[in-house]
Amino acid sequence: MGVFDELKARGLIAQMTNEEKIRELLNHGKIKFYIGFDPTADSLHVGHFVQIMVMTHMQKAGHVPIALFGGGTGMVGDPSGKTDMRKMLTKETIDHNISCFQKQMSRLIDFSQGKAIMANNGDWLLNLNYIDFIREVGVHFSVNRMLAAECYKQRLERGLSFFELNYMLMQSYDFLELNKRYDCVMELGGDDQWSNIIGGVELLRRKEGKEVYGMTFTLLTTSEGKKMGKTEKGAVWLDPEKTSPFDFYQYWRNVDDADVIRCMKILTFLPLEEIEELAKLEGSELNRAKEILAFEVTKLIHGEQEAQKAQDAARALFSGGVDNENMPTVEISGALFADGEAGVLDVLQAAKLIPSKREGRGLVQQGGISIDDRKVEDPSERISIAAFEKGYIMAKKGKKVHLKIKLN
RNA sequence: GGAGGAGUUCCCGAGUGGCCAAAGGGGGCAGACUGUAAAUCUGUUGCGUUUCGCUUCGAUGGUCCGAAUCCAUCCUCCUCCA
Repeated sequence: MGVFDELKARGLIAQMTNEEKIRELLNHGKIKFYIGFDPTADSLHVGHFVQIMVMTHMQKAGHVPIALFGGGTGMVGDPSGKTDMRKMLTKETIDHNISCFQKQMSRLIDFSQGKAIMANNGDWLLNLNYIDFIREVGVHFSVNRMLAAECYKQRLERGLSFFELNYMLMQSYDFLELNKRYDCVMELGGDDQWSNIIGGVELLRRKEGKEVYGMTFTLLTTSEGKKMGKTEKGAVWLDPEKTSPFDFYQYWRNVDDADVIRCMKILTFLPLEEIEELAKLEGSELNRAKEILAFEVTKLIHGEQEAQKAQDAARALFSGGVDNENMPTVEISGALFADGEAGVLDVLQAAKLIPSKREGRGLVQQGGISIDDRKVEDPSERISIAAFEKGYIMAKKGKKVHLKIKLN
């Protein structure tokens, strides 16, 4: 199966400029293509991961991915599909974020021997001459058409500054520049990038008379259309310091029934036939599929060893096993136990299992807190230091949040 | 530049002198039911030494026994006009 058909079968492709031509190019040619990443945070998140999967699929088929980092575009911020202007980032933050992105990305994609390329649009955007730029690039853009674009719809109601309107030109110019430098002929991106991608394709046609291509892939959303990879605590990060492998694993372990198969197709390299088999599972059987999904995705990001640890810990916690080697662990100060004992709420707060004692009290009253498998009944209960004889205590909030607490 | 309008707790949004830690909804968290799912129902959702105290309604100052609510100044945003 050609890589185009593979991507399509996995449900990754959303829109493209010229299906026949692109199918031909991807299945039988060897091209260079690019995907842009704006450095809005100091770690990649799950949304980026979809793009990385696509890059990997393409790379395996012999194409050369160019990962373009937004050292220039990050100075502005993409208004597409956003309701508000993004906070402006300083040059220092952007550079720092880019180096974080690069580090993570080089673990996920093979950049050796020209198999993939990293570029930074700051190299050409930051020193542009304003007049030259609007004369050479700006003339090719129609403000009327830009404003009609779906992605600015919300912004036209709430306000769109000229500053941000420039974003599309900058991204389009990137394509032009990458075409010159690397002979890049295709731009990929999330479906929210469609307008920006078209901008680049049209710029190349108008300015250079070249035919280049654009393709977007589906955004990772739940069956209800909500963006995936976001939790109440923020994004699901690829950086283990920001989202631990255990939490990462659990995120996928807990996806909605309706989303498992789609996630598998998009986020793992499991063969489609195997996924189709799993798709036949029903009801509680689906838990098996969820376990596989969680394991596979965690393995891709954090490596097989971490994935195994996360899986062992999860199984132990939820199926009553004994192995708590790999449980999420936190150390708290032994000073709390100066009198030989300490209040439960103080301990839990120190372990960051509860944000405030007030909330902790509420949880205890509803029966949501257990220590060492015994439900805490009274918020004023005290824990004796003797409870730590085995070296730790296990605290549980609700059914899913387990924490091993040690003293230091 | 001119004329109006708005800024409320995580979000939306009610509140126009004491009954306001602030309605309602969303979201979150927890309980029940389950399959570590969804849906549903229930509770909870500023902080604390919790029948009470403290901090909070854009910012700062003021009036008042008492202010999210009134006054002044400032900041930010929106609409219309230019």
